[in-house]
Amino acid sequence: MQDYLKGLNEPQLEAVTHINGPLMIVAGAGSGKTKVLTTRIAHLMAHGIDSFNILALTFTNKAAAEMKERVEKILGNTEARNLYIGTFHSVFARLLRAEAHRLGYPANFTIYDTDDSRSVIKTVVNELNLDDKHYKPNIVGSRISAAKNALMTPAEYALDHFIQQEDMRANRPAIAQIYAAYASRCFKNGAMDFDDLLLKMYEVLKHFPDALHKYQHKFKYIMIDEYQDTNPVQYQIAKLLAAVHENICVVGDDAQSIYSFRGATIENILQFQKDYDDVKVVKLEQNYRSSKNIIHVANEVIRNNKGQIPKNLWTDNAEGDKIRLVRTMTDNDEGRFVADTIQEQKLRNHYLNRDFAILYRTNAQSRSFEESLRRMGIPYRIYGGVSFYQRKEIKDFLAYLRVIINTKDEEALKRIINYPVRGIGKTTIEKCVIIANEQNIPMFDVLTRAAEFGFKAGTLEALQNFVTMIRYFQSLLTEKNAYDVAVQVGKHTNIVKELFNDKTTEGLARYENIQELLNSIKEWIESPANEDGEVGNKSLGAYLQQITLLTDADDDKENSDVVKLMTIHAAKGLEFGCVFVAGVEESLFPSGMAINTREELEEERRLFYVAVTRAKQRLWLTYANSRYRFGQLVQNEPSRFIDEMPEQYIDKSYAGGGARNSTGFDQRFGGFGAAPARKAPVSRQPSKPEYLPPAPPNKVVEHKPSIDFVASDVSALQAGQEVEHQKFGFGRIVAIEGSNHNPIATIQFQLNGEKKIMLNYAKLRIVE
DNA sequence: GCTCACGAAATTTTT
DNA sequence: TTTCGTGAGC
Repeated sequence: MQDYLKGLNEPQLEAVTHINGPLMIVAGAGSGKTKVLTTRIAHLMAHGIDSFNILALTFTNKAAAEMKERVEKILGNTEARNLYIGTFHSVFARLLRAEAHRLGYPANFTIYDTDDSRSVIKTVVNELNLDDKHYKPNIVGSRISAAKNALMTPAEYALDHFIQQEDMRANRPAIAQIYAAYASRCFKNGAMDFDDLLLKMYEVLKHFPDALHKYQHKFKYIMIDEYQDTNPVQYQIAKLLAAVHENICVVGDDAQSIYSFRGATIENILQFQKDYDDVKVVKLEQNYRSSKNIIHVANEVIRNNKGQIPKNLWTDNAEGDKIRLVRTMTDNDEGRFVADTIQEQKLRNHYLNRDFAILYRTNAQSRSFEESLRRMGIPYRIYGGVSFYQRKEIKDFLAYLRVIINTKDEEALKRIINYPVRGIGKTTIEKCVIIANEQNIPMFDVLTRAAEFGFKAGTLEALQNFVTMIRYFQSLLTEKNAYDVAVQVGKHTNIVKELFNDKTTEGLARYENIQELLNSIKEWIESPANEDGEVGNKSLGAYLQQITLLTDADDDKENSDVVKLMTIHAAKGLEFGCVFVAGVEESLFPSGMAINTREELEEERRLFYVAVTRAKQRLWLTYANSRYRFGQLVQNEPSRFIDEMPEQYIDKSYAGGGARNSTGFDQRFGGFGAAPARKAPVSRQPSKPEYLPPAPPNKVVEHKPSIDFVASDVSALQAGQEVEHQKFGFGRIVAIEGSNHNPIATIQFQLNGEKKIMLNYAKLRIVE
């Protein structure tokens, strides 16, 4: 047996060694799904399948990167770089660069993120003389998105009886019209939104048999991760691509389907067996992640859902602690409880910051945790706020690059035409837009031909100067790389200088962000492969396309020792030693927006299932009697999901109803009936995604070495190992750097923070 | 064309 | 409570 097959359990082995024909892997939470996927890819290659013929699709860049890395590790060579591993969006964006011309798009089409897309909708709504208060971009946008994900064209949308009735009932009859206008505007701008990356890929395959043939024979082996989250477009694409060879392997867990609001249909996984003859089904039911108590609770709660794929998740792990249910008076008390408990657990059970995650239903809940953690000096990072690339100054700067690459990109053009100020005012811009619409030409062409349209001399000059500048940047493209062009943009437009001279705090931050952006472009240029593995294409166009598909979860500083705060959605696929699920209250979790139908409620329950199964050893569920929402105090009942958990796995001693004790809990957290403790008005710091407490002073918290302290041989020391230092105490290796002769370990000590230790001199005892 | 002040809306989840 | 957009005024 090959080495890489060792250590797989029986169903895992079965899945990995199935080579030809359709395969469905039902992978319970924590059942080694990624291991199976990556090992299977390695196995395919070991059996002579060319890496160029394998396609693996995921939902997040992170999952894709991890997969690629692990395959590379198993194989021990660079063959893995030829694999097509990436998110649906990034892989299709890459293919569309080569194919979009068939549909009339430029190869350098722009990718609109949600903000861009909403902004186009707003423009279009106004141009149609509709009220954008009533036709809110978000509402309209999600209708359009749903239509696209269901493969519905504007014409079909307008003719669909059910849809039209829905829109009439909501008093928004013009959405069909807006959809049509939006689609043609995006096309005119040479731009695709996120949904288009899927939809246009589908159209290419559907309408161009030679393209379909090409990719069917290129991707002889297809794997799809998180199949329960695929939507109809993704489903159809997969079906088309797999039609010839039928070597399609899907992996998923119907119990973790949590993206129906984004068009995902759980039916795809439930029906997979009917789509192909002779589907092999493998169930991975052994959980390697969590304690017995956690698994039991998760199983019991999810049982309340109907129509699942039958499965029995079990574990050999220890029974573990009971799940702790905690009730507090207010959301602030909830924050304080969590921060206190983290501190206590760190001391008592030797956890590091990074072993903790605080999970919540909505991003807005992060505030109370931020405040308490900061007050306790516990470093944390919030995932899923505004991504770096969505910040205004970054988007403004990128807009230049976008226009240089694609002058038809009107969204970008409007951002920069008068930034920095160059005397092209609102009136002029409006006039340009109107002319562009009348003549049906791109707005940039109005600028280049400004002389024809009777602008005043001063305005005309300003417009022409702008065009000249853009043309100059474009002329650099042939000989300069993306970074050099970006630097020129920063210089020539005066953006960098202007921000540099702005000495306010925000100005300083903006300046730093631009510098960071430039650095990241440079880094990208120098990296061997792009995110999705496209080697060699370092053009500015390629850079822009992949940048739009990045989220802030992707630039993960995996090694930093911080508590992680994120929504449950963002936590899918991750695991932590200790998990707090916060705000387990009716109307918050399950969300008040999602309790109107059985389907919605079941999705909330699956979300709860996902939350619970993130925990390895310890799990807390917290809820507050009252919390601030819209600045108003509201009272919530405990979540119905709490009632669905069997008592025997729950420790309710902090939940109010049970025996109360003398731990001081009541005083600290308000207990029953106490007036909601309004905290003294703390000067509110701007919410930053990351907080690192000031470096601890050089004062060392004394550590008494263990009685059996013997220095270990540290020559094979690796990141992740736990060690004891005679003076600094217990800690975990973060990284080993330095040369072979003089290795330096970065160690995160529990009591003394992060230190760099020279291994040639220090005496360390390896604990694990 | 920019700044300030006021009022209204916001909170479900995201590639 | 905070953020965002609008409109008046400079």
